[in-house]
Amino acid sequence: MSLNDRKIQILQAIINDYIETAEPVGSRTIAKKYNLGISSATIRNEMSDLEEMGFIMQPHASSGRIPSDLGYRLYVDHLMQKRELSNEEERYLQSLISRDINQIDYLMEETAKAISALTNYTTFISEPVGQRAKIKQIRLLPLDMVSILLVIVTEDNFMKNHVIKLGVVPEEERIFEVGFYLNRAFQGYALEQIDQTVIRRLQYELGEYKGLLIPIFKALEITMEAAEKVQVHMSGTKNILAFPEFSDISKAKSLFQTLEEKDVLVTLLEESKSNDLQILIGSENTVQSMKDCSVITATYKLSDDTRGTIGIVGPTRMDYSQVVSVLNGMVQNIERVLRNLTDNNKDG
Amino acid sequence: MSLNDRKIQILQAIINDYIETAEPVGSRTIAKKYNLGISSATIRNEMSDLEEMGFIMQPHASSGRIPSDLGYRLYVDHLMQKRELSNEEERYLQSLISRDINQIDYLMEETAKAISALTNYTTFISEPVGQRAKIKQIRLLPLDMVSILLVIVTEDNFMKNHVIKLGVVPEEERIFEVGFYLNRAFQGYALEQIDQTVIRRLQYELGEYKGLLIPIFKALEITMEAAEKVQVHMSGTKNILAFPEFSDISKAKSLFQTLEEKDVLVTLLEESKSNDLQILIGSENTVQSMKDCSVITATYKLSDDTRGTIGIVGPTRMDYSQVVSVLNGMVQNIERVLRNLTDNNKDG
DNA sequence: ATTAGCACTCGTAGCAAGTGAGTGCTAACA
DNA sequence: TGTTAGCACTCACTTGCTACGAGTGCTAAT
Repeated sequence: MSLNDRKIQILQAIINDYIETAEPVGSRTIAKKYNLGISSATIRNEMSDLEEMGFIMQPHASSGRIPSDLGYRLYVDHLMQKRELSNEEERYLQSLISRDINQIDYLMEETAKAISALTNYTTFISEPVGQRAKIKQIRLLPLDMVSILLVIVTEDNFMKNHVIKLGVVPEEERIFEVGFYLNRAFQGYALEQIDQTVIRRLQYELGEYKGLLIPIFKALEITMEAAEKVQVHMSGTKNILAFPEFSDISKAKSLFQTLEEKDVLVTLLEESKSNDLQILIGSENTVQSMKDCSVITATYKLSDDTRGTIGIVGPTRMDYSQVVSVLNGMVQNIERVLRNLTDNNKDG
Repeated sequence: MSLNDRKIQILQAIINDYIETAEPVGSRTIAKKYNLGISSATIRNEMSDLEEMGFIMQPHASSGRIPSDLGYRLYVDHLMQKRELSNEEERYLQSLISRDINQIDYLMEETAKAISALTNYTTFISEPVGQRAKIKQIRLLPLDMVSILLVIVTEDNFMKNHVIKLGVVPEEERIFEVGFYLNRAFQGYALEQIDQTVIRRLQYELGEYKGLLIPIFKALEITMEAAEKVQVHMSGTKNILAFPEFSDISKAKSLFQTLEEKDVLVTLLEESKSNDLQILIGSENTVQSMKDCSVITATYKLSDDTRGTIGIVGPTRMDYSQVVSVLNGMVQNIERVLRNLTDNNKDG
């Protein structure tokens, strides 16, 4: 029993129809709707074979067939054809590009919204995270009567400000001077590289201001941690409720629960970071509540090791072809916008 | 026909029972469960009166009664007794206080999570926003070979950094010098207060660096806009699905839709900012998809005009008493943590 | 004023019959 | 030998019916 052309045509018909209608597909439907030039009886025989091979299955004894995870896998790997973006979709993407986006988190938010609006699936996206952060600038500024401002910038332009409260604030000139020393000492180093020798030298050079080192190291820690923390944005969770496969509230609820746990999403996105495009179908997912879903992820790159990932969750009966084309378009889009953005303006 | 003591007892019984069970309450249930010393027939007569007065209603002809929005209103305004927080709840709040929280958004996130975990209702919370922002500090720092860093801090310590790309970066000393001029010129002013005279003087003083003024004004605009933008955090949306009143998926969906639109939430929170505690029951809500819900909001204050709001959405059959006590506890908590936080460290 | 009793209402659970979409099998056909 | 028509069978789903029970409103007795 081999997977001949006709079987593949039939499988394709079943998958297309099922993606569209969410109803089990019978032999007669295929005979009528898809002109394969064979009768429903023949289709029945072929379907019986396809079922034996594991590509389709029956939800109950006398019903039509639905694709199995294996069937979708075959479809995704070999049958699915690349779809071009429709005019409407193209316009949507364009409108996003042309708008004046000047902040990463805003870009992420808008991208997630656009994708979930286009596809009707739940979308989540992680901000680009690069290699282990090195210090590019560390500066002190006067702030007010009781505190000074510490600005820390990493090599990849992630930055964070910290207010350091002091009993007595030195005069402006002294603040800048101390800041200058600090910058000389820290510039170019990762936090781990700063050893006792450096610290001792600093303590000496700072003199009466060496007490500053404690809050400064704390601020550095916080900054570096934040620089390496993956931020996730999500949109379109409500769409889940529109799919008949989640009309069972308890199923919907457990998926919602999972989506509310950012850790799970971060892990999911991080794991797929090495692939440009990854499709996990039903049981291929490791998270229990997603065993009935498919997850498609696409990775965008800012540089070779600065990457982020977009993910989409939907029922296994998902319009894979559409999602893949939208994701591809969006990756290009996001890479372009990000390249502009990081060249001009980046803050965290 | 007056609202005598007995009627009130019966109404209270109906509301308590309905909040607990979500089932219409019959006269016999009340007679058995709540020892009011009267028979079910008497209760029936009183219920008939209560219905006529509009405090309760029947979902269909021969069923028990459920409270109407008016009934809940009476309950909330006059009958509900303040509940003390349970030990468990107290512990939850304490655990939040004691943890080392150093960022506003993290505090918001955690607070929302805690409240939704304690109450099982969906929680959203807005970050504290103060009066129209004045500039406290505006400074320039060297960043790298092609850009300098502009740091803007408002009076209430909201801050934002901007990268300004230049063809040729001046030497460090000149950057600080120009920054000094800028700071002198802008300090203490709101963006609107800066008029042509000031700008002309600046152009003169900056000399060859007057081209900087364009990106600086753009950065100022972005910063001030962001300073005044209300950030909303949300948690526990999934809980909605657990309530029988949302077992109708389409209802749940429309509520989800609303909750995904931040604008609506912001408006809602902003509108209730002037009240310490506000309860909107069912039809009292202006948003259509919330006409079946109750929304309770509590406002926390950092200073007289720096405020934020916590909101809770649930079915009208909500445990008002619990929610109010949790919110009260949380407002105190959040005010304490925020006071510490803004004294020591604040960034945006 | 209160209550016991009773007829009445109405949503819901359970059951039986009918319907239709779909299958598998067999025998005839090209 | 592959294809197809025909047929019996399966099974979810709908419809209509009945029985049940929780609950009400009304009336008459206390």
